[in-house]
Amino acid sequence: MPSITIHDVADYAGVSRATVSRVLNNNPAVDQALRLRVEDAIQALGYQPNRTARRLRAQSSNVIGLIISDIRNPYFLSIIQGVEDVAYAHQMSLILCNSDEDPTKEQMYLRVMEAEHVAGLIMVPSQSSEEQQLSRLKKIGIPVILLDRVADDFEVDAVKVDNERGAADAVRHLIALGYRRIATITGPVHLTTGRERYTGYRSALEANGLAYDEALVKIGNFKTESGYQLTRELLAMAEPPDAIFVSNNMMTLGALRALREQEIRVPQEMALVGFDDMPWSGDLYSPLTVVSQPTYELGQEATNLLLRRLADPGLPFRTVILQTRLIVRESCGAKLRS
Amino acid sequence: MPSITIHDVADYAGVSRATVSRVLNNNPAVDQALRLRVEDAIQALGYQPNRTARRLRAQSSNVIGLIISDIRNPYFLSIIQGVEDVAYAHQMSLILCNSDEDPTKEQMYLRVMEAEHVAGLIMVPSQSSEEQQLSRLKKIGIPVILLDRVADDFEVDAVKVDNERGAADAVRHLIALGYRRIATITGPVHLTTGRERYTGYRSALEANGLAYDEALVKIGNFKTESGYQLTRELLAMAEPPDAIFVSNNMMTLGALRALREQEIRVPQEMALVGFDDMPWSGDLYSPLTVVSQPTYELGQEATNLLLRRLADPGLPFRTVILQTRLIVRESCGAKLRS
DNA sequence: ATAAGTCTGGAAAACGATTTCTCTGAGAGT
DNA sequence: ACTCTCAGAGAAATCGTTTTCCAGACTTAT
Repeated sequence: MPSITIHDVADYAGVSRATVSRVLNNNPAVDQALRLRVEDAIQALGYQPNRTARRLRAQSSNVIGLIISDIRNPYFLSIIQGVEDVAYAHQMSLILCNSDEDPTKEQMYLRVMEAEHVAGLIMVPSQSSEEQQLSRLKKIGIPVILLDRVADDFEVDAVKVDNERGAADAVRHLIALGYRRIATITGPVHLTTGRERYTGYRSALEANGLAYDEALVKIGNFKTESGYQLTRELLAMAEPPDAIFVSNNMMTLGALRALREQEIRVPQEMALVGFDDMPWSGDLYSPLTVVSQPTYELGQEATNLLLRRLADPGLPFRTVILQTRLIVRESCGAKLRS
Repeated sequence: MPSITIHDVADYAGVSRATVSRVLNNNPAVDQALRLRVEDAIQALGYQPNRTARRLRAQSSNVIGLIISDIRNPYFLSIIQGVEDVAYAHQMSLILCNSDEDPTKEQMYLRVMEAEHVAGLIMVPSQSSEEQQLSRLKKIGIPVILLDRVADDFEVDAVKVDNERGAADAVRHLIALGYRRIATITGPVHLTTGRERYTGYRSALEANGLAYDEALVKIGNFKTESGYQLTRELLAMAEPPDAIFVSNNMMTLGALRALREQEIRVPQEMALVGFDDMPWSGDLYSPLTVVSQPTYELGQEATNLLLRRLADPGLPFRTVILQTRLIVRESCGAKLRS
């Protein structure tokens, strides 16, 4: 119960606490014989330095904060794992928070991170207008890395994916397959992900001489239910689309569900391309053609960026943009038409 | 950069640090006027008590450690959310670790938790023989709650699901539908989940007068690949089964993939019942009939158990057993046969 | 042989909060 | 009016480390 402190080790080895500390921190100015004696004592007592005390003294911790916007979304799983793996390799722990897309909760967690004196923070912001909070954190000296949803011009480190190009790839693919009436279900415009994927959709249409039709654009909230509803709306149109590009994984599931419910064959009667791959995307009712994000790498990259900044706070800010990859399965109809 | 301390607040309000501390902790022995002055100062400076210092002084923290065995498995998502929600409601933070089913990593994280002086620990053990580590943690006075994989007799608090009954429900359902040659793909015997689901399978067979056939039992490792391989083995048998009960979600995905690959129609040519529901289980190639675990509640319950123990360390140990629910979709063939 | 310089390791001051102890002053009781 | 009591607030110790400063001891050069 009363855990062993540096004091106990010092007593056991018959030296001062300072010496034990020096041994722990590999300070060369300690005699070999003493060092061994101290190390024996540490072994014998099973001593483990108290991280809290260390942190207090050092005014810095080896804890990374990670704020996710929706932990129920499997998209974040490999991201978390990417972060965790890199953090683990650098002996850092992870505090995980789930803002649940709720700005209040997010704000509260930001304060927790501050009080917790985490070394740095990786976050998927729930809303774009959090700049004041971020600048507040920056003022305290906690480095922040933004993930996934990132305005390019804001002066922080950030990691994201080339959303516009990814979306354009998907839509271009549909066009190449011969679809002409391509709808999109996209995300909220106040999130860069929603905006950029929409832009990609639109630019691909225009680059290929297809008319842009406002009626074919539905704005969802990245949740399954919204994908389901909006797909039904599209199906109810007088002149429904022949293909849908859905800009995230959960809404794609919703779309698929709506289509199946109405017994619309995918891709024969409606082609579908989604955003975000999942390990089971190929096992779905209709194996999904998707724009795949390198999620694990996103997590890794974010953590690397953070470690880099911790090592050298003076570096210029950087936004790392990773590329997506179009994975062609069956929901787009490529196999049918080729 | 130099964050505001209790000292600054004291200076600003013209009182001693002790008084500020008293205000913070709602100590009644402080004059109303002074209290207001201090609160103003706190507001004005935007002061936030340093949790590290608090933790050091109080020798206890408001951090809960959560060690998961495989973060890539969506099964843990709602568990994490359940834990997070309850923790959040009690102003506690979460340190998340992923042991990756690796005992070495797990051991290392246990040490981190110890050094981190977390208030308590919720863990999904990667192996059953960790008793020495657990008792070590218990010796230090960190309460541990075991989750999911739990030996009933071990004297810790634990939360699990009634695996045997869940498995038996599934198999009984298959039997009722008329299947007679029912195989199972189960988990490692050294995990209670694997063992108990196997027992449930076997007892359901025997209770219904069906012969138990060793050849129809395959032992996997709870990963997709293993479900895939073992299903292929079952299919390659001279006399293949007519139904398979797979004892976790990932292996069920593997099974489904193997079946689809060989163009075996589910459930017409092979019925399938899995363990663990996922939000998209109904959207798969064949909508899965599954034994659903109340994952969110598991997380909640584990956290409640932990909070309960933190509040009163003297309580007797308790194992909470939640019930599963059979969700009937199409992969078992119920709709065809009814 | 002595002075200067190098090592070693101990004592003590931080880090920021809490808590016990102590002291001051005001109010009450005689 | 004097003492006793008690409330309220400050001083100081404490939590477990790290780190600076300093004092001895030993080495080396003159």
